[in-house]
Amino acid sequence: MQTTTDNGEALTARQTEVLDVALRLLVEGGDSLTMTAVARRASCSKETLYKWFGDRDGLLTATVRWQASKVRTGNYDRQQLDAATLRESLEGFAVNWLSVISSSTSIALNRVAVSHAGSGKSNLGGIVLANGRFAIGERLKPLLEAGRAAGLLAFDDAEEAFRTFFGLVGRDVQIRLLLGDTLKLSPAAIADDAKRAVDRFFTLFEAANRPKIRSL
Amino acid sequence: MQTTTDNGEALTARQTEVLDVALRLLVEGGDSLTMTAVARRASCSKETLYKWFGDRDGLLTATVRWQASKVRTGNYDRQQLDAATLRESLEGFAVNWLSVISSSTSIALNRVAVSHAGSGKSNLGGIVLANGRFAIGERLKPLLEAGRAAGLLAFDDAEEAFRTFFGLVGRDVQIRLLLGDTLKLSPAAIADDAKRAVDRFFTLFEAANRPKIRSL
DNA sequence: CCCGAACCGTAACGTACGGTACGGTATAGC
DNA sequence: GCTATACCGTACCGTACGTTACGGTTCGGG
Repeated sequence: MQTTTDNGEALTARQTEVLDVALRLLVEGGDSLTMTAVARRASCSKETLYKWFGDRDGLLTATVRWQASKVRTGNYDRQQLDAATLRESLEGFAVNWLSVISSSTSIALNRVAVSHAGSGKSNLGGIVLANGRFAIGERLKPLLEAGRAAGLLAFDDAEEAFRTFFGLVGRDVQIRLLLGDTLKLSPAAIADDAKRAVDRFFTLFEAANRPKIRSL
Repeated sequence: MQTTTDNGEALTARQTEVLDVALRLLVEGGDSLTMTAVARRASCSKETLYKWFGDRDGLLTATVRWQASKVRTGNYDRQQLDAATLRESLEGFAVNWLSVISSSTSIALNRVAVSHAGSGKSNLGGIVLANGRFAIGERLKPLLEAGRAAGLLAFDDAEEAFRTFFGLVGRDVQIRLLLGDTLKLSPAAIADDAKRAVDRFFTLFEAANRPKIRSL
């Protein structure tokens, strides 16, 4: 079996098995991912690890890409869009995003990526950004623009509107979790937060609420 | 000379000198802060470092606290509050917060704190949270409540309102910077962003805009 | 059946760094 | 002047971990 990612790499089933072990170690505690630990837990030799991934950074990079390839979801391209489906889609995005950033996997991955971004070596931060913040932006902006085309939303710059949506949804959640705050987000709480965020987004960007010319 | 912090520790001038060196090393690159490097750059012996700070974690903790003690600012307690001064104060908070989180010092500190939060050891994440996210919350909430008391703002929960403000101001800035995105925030851009964030906050929470009872 | 490729397990190497020890120097108190 | 304290500089120790090397096993192709 071959699992192909969008990076031109082809991963065998055995290799993805190893990467899942690496992922699990990452979640268990940032620095518990040692080459020896991965080899032992995956029942493979270190020689094989180095053959497949080059060095520790290569393994880390492959692990991050592997996780990214797992959470990638299809783009939304709706044919007809009314207020209800737009709202529903936005809430879907918000729920999904909150679920992702509050998952232990995402937290662990972001932590290691943040650490590496400080050390300059490799580019884990860039990979995480590309598959997180920027990926969701590229998927959401077409929806926002469709909403504008349908006369439901009003904004000048889709990027700007998206960043505001991002802030309304995420608020302080990600930084608190990354810094170790024990913040429990139940599915119900996530649903509530998502709904409230979308409400506020509509308050700010609903076409009817577009700020009128102030004079008169 | 003695610089006292609110932690009961008293730091001599020489000690703060050492901590500034540690801070500089932290900014230069996450893992370049080794005990040997600090000792050499600060022209002090490692023995002294261990005597003063116990171990590496102690030095790191002292460094984080030291930086925190430098950025701490007074609380706002206004006597009379009108719409203009409220807006001005909120913009001040926003500008200050954006300036802090986009500073290289804050980025470096948050990176090391995030790393340590993953490893369980020490409590750098908690310290950074207490002096960042939570400190600003405690300073801002009285202002929001004063705004509500003055009939300028409408919200049920000050914490909730603050978290929304936090999201509107910070958006994706902090996570992007932590992950290594080269995001330049000029003072002018910060001022613009702050103003826009406060505008949106007022759109959401201005007393006149409070959602009326839907029935009728 | 034989060969080579791929892989496992383990041992070994090199190094970087946290932590300790120690000799040398200055300064303060007596 | 004398001793104690605090400190600098450097050498040293132990360890953890990345990386390499190697012997043994399995398996597919000729």
